[in-house]
Amino acid sequence: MGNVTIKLLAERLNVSTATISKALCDSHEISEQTKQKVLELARELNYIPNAYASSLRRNRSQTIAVLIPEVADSFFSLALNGIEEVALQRGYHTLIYMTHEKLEREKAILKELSGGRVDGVIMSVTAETDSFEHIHNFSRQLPVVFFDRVCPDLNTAKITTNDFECGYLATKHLIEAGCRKIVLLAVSNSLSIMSERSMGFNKAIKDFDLNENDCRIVYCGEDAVYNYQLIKELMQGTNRPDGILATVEKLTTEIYLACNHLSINIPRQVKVVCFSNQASAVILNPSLTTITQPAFEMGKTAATALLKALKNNSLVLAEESMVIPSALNIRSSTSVAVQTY
Amino acid sequence: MGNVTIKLLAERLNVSTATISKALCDSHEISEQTKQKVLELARELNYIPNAYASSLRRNRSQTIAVLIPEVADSFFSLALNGIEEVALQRGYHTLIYMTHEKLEREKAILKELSGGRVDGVIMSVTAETDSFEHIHNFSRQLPVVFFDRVCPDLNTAKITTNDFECGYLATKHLIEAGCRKIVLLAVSNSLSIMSERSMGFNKAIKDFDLNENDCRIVYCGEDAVYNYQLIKELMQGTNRPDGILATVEKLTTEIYLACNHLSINIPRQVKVVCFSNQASAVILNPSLTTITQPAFEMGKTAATALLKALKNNSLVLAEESMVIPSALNIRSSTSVAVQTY
DNA sequence: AAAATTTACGTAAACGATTAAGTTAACTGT
DNA sequence: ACAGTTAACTTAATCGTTTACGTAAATTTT
Repeated sequence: MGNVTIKLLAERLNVSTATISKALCDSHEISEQTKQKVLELARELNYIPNAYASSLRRNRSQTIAVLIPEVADSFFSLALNGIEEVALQRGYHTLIYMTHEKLEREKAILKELSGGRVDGVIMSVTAETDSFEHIHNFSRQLPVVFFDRVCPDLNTAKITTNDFECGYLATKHLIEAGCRKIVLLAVSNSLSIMSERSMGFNKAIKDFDLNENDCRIVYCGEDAVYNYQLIKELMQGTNRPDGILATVEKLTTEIYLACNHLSINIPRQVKVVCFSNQASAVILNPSLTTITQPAFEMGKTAATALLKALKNNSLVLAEESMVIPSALNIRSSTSVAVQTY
Repeated sequence: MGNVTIKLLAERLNVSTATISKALCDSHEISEQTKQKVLELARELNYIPNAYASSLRRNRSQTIAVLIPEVADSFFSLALNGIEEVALQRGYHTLIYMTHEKLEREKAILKELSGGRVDGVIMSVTAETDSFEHIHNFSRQLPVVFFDRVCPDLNTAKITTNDFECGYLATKHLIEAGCRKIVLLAVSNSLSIMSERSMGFNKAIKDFDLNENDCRIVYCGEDAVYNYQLIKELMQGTNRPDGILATVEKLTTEIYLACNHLSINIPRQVKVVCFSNQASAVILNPSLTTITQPAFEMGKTAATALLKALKNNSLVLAEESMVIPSALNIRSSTSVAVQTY
């Protein structure tokens, strides 16, 4: 559609395309006069640089990719928000890919991206990701920053939260609230965050001398109905827990529904803590005690680290790793005295 | 870093780059033998096409952009999910931009995108968008599909839900539950969805002969604290409403908190309906009556419409417009008999 | 068997921007 | 005044693919 290019500007002003190009990026080789003229004409004709021509030539796409398991989760939504904010502000574009917890998707996406479509990647691995060769290979070509769910044996920036401590703290909180039979609900045994949280959980169980047979880890799945059944069975079993520590936000609904259906009172009969960033935690009945992760901050930090590396043309940026602490928000779902709100 | 390109493949096989290129896209001009050889070598050397070279040459980026106000909202999250699903499946990439309800951002992003970075755009306008010239101009260059918040006077595909009816239905439901003083909480007076919902609201008020002075529209803002105060004042005012219809999900928290703080019982003293896709609606206290929009479906439909247009090189695709109905989920926040769950 | 067509390639010019290297002309210092 | 420098450009190659067009051999047609 006869787009206005650098060539057209050059013809109109009787200069070379080189001059236009340099004028547009404010090169010192160009006089102020010509710069003015170029800028003016560019504005007049509404010149917009062709991103692909530029990317091809400079081998820089000004684009980053974000790989997350899903977006229908407050944590990832907020993190994406943080990432996009920093990226846009620095003139970068953000490609979004959802792996839906499928390792195959992760592999396929990374492979395609290594063609040069992006300058770098920010990712949180899938729950299935138990081998890391594909990520290793990829990271030799392009900078990768991990957030939350990291790839352990890779020497790059990892933006995480204090999962171990939170696992410990949440468990300790449950114990101090009187729980003796605590179940940790997990979703994967390969995820870094899961093992961290579990280790914190286990340590608390030991430190406080709880019966290790009463305190176990139960693995949930991706399907809400399945999880609902699982939790119901758990709560109907012979050794019913009096404390639940859920490691993913989406289990909240299933826990509340299951307990409600079985007429098990939270927090009287079972106390609940959830790793969750849901705004609605505060208006649940009872309001939910949560570990809230600094999702937005983590996203911003990850993006900042990546863009810094891009600026410096460096691949490895392990020193940019950061642990941003989460917060334990104590609410009614773990209160000792019975109350509704 | 010495990437493997078509040129390299050509040298290795002693053919021209044209042959490689054609072989890779399975052209009939190339013999099966050579195709095999090319494919094999490509796999062996892990050839990945350079997206930008291809985009530049073909003037096609295989990329779409999604402009949404925010992602920390169940509706937009789910819609994005649907869009990305369709896009990925068809080999398209998805750029995400959040406007944060700022018209200026919307303008700036669209301007940059018109440089050719994407083949088309799927968007939901900001709450500030009250003039549409920038969108008009843009849509002359690239295909645009709207979802949810549409640009009224533009002849293109619009994927919406039955906002008018839902406004009517929700209001009717409140009236039938006994409400006589209903307030609609809005966030903008320019948004298509808001006017649709308000019109439905107003029609129901008229149809059922409610006092129009007792039933009004109150405009909320972007700030949660401000909204909380606003709702508290509303509930403390002389003419306290006995029914609230909230048009955006995020107001739920403020409504519940305000009522809780003022010890106003939902649903006994005030009944609440919310346009919301939050999964937690069902576990709130009381569980929340919602209008849930078919967010994921809308996203998928919007993406499908756009990709269809891209295939046909068409700009206008008004005939792809679609209205996918929302559902009214009646729960305890509007029940006549008092109950907690 | 000559002409026409098809098959299977190769040549080279794009796409639009960037940039190393070259070219003037003007200016600087001694 | 003359070598050396600087300012302000231009030329042309380049990024990696795609594709219109050219071509030679093989095949088919008549």
